[in-house]
Amino acid sequence: MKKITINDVAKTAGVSKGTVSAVINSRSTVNAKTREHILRVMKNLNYQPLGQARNLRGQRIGKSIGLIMRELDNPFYASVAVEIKKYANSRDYILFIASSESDHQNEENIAQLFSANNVKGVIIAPVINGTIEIEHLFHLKMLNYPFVMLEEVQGILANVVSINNVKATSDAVKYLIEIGHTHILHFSGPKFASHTVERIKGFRKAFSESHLAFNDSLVIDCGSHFSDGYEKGLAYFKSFDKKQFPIAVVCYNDVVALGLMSALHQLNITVPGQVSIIGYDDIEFARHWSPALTTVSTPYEKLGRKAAEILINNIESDRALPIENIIFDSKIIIRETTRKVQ
Amino acid sequence: MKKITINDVAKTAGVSKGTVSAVINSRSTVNAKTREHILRVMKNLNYQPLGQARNLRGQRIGKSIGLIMRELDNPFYASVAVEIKKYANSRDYILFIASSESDHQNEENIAQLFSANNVKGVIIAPVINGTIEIEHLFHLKMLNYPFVMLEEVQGILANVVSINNVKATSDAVKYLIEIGHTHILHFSGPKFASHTVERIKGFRKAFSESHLAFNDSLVIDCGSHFSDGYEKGLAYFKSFDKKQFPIAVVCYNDVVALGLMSALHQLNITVPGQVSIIGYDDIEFARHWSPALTTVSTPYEKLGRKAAEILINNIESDRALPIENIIFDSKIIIRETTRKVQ
DNA sequence: GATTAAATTTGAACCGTTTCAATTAATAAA
DNA sequence: TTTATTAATTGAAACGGTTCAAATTTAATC
Repeated sequence: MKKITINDVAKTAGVSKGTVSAVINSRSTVNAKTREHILRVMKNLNYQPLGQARNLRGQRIGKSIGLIMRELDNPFYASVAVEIKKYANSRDYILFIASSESDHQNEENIAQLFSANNVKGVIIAPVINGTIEIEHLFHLKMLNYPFVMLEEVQGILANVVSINNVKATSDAVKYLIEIGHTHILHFSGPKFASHTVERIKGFRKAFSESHLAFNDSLVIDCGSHFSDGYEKGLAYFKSFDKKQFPIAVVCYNDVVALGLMSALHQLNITVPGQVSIIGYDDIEFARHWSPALTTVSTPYEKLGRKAAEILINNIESDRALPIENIIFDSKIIIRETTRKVQ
Repeated sequence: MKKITINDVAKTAGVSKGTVSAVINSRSTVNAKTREHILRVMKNLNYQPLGQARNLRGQRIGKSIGLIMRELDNPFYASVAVEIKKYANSRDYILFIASSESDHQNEENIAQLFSANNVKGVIIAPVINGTIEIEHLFHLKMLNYPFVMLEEVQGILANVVSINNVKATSDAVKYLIEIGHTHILHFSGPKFASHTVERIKGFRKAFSESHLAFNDSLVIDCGSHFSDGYEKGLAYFKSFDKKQFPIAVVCYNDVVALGLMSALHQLNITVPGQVSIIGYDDIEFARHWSPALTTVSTPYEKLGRKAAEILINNIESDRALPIENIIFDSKIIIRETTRKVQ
């Protein structure tokens, strides 16, 4: 079925397309009777004006930027998204959000769709799996399409605004060592995210810089959701030898930590009595949970703001701006889920 | 500064625009040396191909739909969004999400931006304030632009997929009455949302259908965030006469309920000992909180799925489909924050 | 060097609208 | 009835790309 165009409407209605266009744009110069007639024809033909063509000539439509998240329900990036939106709005841009579902092909399709549809630039939380695919990023570069990444990607020089996962995780572990812990685990995040990789790296780093011996079994594959923390926690501690307490767990993020706590509660294991826990993100619930969660606070406001700022500056600049690579530090917020040992 | 077009690039590079186009589209027919040269010129001129124009001719680019939320951090709509996305993806559509910030003008701008930028249709959580503005919705109708609303709007006949807030809230109150409560409050939601209005209506309805007398002071303006529940809860119960317990509170949503519980905890008021609490949404945290929250479970999966289904069916239909108005029922999940009185 | 095949490049037509000067129709004034 | 105004409508020229048959170059073969 061929697409109905303004020409079909004009022909059917027996008028010129200029007049149809005037109706579409609610211009007052068209006679009431003519307008009604054309409107009726439009309805009958189920005519849908093609937005792209409408814009082509008179380009005075609002500005927008895009954000590609890996998943919609990641609390950290949700907070970042809110900040990006705020800043974008303050500069008169609308933010469109899409999710790649941690899939490379999706990320590419979305980026293309954005660039092909008048979205002026894009902020990407890149999917990173074994086979790093960055062709589409090179393609964006070729098109001089402005973009900023929220995590570094090996092999491409582009704007990056990120957080120092390695240092923060390492600091968390060192803090646990300081207060006397010797048995420390890491419940790690979803594969395909550099945050996961970097936090594991930071975890190991702390060991290598202290007297503790690292061991692969100290890193438990977990995920990023409450249910991940809950289930992996249940599985891990169900038949755990209580003699091994106290133990400490550095979690990938806060919801995992809360899920883990929920599992421990069910197993009658006390926090921080037997298990100390540290989260990551400092989500709102972290401080209200009981016991209140010790966690790593990430500067998501700064992160989102800066990413949006760099992007929009690039969009509005006539010439190419120098590439930026900005890393924000996080800091530990000590609350009630960690305690001094011995 | 005039926008650089493909013509400028072609002229500067001394080739035809067909060749430049071939480079932009990574076609292999162009000689390596020529490609390099054109690429260099593109970079120098900071040329950005205009997506809209690219699509106009060869329209084989992916399909997308839009979602306009009122706020990015509303947990209920966030869940709905995830479902919409899932369904959309299953039919090969990408979902773009934007937030109106409960502002009419934004809602209008975003809808326009979507329709003008090749997004095939839109799902709207409409902003509803005193001066209902629906001109832009009529405009969408005139353009035969497919859209579905997640809440009913007075004055316009359009596809609606929603939940039965009135009945659910009324049921919640009746349940409280059944288990012996006589002093029941409502912490109500953000203005400008029909959910708020409808839940208040349902709250009143339960009174009028029972022996209890309604009183305006039973409805406390609250909001939709944890901090709203916390602050309003603190303010309300700080100097509350303990003789008036037991009391029950029907909250606008779960996070408000959790915020309220947090405040009560701080005031040493017990739940459900002195105060019974009912939330709305059944977010993941509701069942894991302690005590676990009694709440109204909303069928957000069905809601999101159905809205997306209707939208995409409309998009892919040659003719106009009949307008649908679907209301899903919610049901109460009884957990630990409500108790029998006397 | 001539011929043929393969690789590149060109340029005009086209995509579906908007725009706006020019034309035509309708109405008012003389 | 003419003429001057005003209201409506027309239609051709953009808009910034893509397409693809035809023309031109380059390379390969004899």
